[in-house]
Amino acid sequence: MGLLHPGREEIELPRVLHALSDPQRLSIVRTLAEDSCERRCGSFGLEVTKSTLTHHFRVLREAGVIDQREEGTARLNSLRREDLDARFPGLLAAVLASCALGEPLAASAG
Amino acid sequence: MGLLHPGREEIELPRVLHALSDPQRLSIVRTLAEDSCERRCGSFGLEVTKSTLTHHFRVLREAGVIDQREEGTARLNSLRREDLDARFPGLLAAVLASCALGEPLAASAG
DNA sequence: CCATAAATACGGCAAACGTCGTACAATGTG
DNA sequence: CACATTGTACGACGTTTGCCGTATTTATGG
Repeated sequence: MGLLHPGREEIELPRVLHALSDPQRLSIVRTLAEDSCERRCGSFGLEVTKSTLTHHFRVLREAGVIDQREEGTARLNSLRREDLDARFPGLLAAVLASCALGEPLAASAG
Repeated sequence: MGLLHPGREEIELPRVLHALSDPQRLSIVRTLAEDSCERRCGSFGLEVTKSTLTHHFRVLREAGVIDQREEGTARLNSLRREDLDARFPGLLAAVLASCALGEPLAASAG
């Protein structure tokens, strides 16, 4: 299975904004941004089903916000920070700074 | 009719991101940002129906992105730049800079 | 081989979205 | 007054969204 990721130049602003416009996905991105290491899909402390989680991760990946790579049975997620910064300078930082002022992050067990 | 605008502190990030995630609305915001004066709803050169236009302006207004005030039969739109900057510093600038690199603005007759 | 763990795929469902058409209200202008 | 201008209200439509449950895939461990 391909794990389709858009190339850097294919990342589109409306799609990124839409991907970030959901609280669950925003929480995922915040968690990924906090400690810049790869995380399994199940380690984000979100209170939704695994199927729903899969859906959100796909939206983020297809928008170009996150990178997913397979390792064993797990799927490791990381933020595409460089690509996003290159394409939309300052956007990610502004979003992260903005939601840092809002509700706290979900209890995400490491 | 009330013309409901959220107060500055009521503006929510996911809602703003969602409002900006539509190409038509993004075009509206870009146009408003280019020359910081008030514009009528019909003056944005968008190729959608008036009803659709009304819908998009309402989404932007209720998200706290634009201000609308009535004057005669017209409705004058302006960007809530200060409120957005106060609440989400750098966000608007990043979005505007990002889409400036993309497709050009619709032909918006003054 | 069997069981467990991590995540997907598929299908379904209610709600929201973007769009439109028609009808309507409010304000000018002849 | 009649008429054009500007925009809303309402209802409709097809699509997408976010969510779930169940079945399935793909490794890892006994």
